Amino acid sequence: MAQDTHATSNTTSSTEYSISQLSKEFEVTTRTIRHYEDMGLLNPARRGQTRVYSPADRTRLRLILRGKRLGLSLEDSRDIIEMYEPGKTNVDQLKKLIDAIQLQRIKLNQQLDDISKLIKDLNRAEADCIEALKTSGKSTENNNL
Amino acid sequence: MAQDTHATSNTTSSTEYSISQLSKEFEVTTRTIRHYEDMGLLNPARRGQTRVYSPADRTRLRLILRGKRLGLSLEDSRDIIEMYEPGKTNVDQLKKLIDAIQLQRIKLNQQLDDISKLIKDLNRAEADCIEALKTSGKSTENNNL
DNA sequence: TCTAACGTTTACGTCAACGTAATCTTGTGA
DNA sequence: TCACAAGATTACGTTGACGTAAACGTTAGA
Repeated sequence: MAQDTHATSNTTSSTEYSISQLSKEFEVTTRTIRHYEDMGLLNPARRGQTRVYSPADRTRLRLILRGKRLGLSLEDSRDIIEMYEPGKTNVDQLKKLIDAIQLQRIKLNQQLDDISKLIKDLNRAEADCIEALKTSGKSTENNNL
Repeated sequence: MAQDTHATSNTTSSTEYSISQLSKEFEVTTRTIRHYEDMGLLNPARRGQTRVYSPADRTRLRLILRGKRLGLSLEDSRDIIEMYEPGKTNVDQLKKLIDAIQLQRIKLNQQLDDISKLIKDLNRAEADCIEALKTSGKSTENNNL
């Protein structure tokens, strides 16, 4: 990590991140990160008007992007992330939360099932390909358009 | 399956499906199914101008919806589905296909990893909830906002 | 015969998730 | 001092994946 040729002087400690740092680390645009804030998924501190991201903010971003890879909407991700927060210590809220967690788990299990099936399909497809390659090595009679 | 109170006379054999049959079975609108056709993911036969879906078409639709649950774009799904088709028996095509299959497998493994992490997170969140519930049962001093 | 249920095409509308300017402020090294 | 890189705000544009409405053709049962 000795890249300081023209670096933006690391005034800040290692427990904060600028928007461009996160942008590079997670390979998303700054616009995207700001968009997540607009949608209420992030809420970084400010130094003047500049956004200052904490490790917790960074974690949230990681979770958002994980959710994205899983095909969740930003709203879904926001809901899930809020499950981790110990803010609302109300009995009713907690019970609702547990229900929501159950629901998410069901969806995830469905997804696991989908993926394992897809992987099996891919394995079969690959096997077919390899078989076809062998065959085409021995004869060229398989060139039916 | 004895629902024939006002049925659309089953003239057709059980190896074909109308668009509304598929629509009901998979709980999507007919518009959606036609949209998949517009995007080149389906290509049903026609009787006159009416679409007639084969079991193979039905399978493709199932695959499309599975891909959708996994967060794939229609284009991705189309690519994957084409992997299963033994149409293009060309050596170069086959090699490309195997590479593509590898790529997909990598993405799926990533997704598996994401999901297992998410499930662990949810488990922890749930445990925290339950713990909080116990605590709040013994004292009400936890109602901080 | 006629209408109700299904089917078709065509085309504009919508919503989420950003992309893409344009314009402005601020800190920093040459 | 001054240019420039990074950050900010505002606002319109775009893309994918359908929704929704209009307008029309076909077929079967009352």
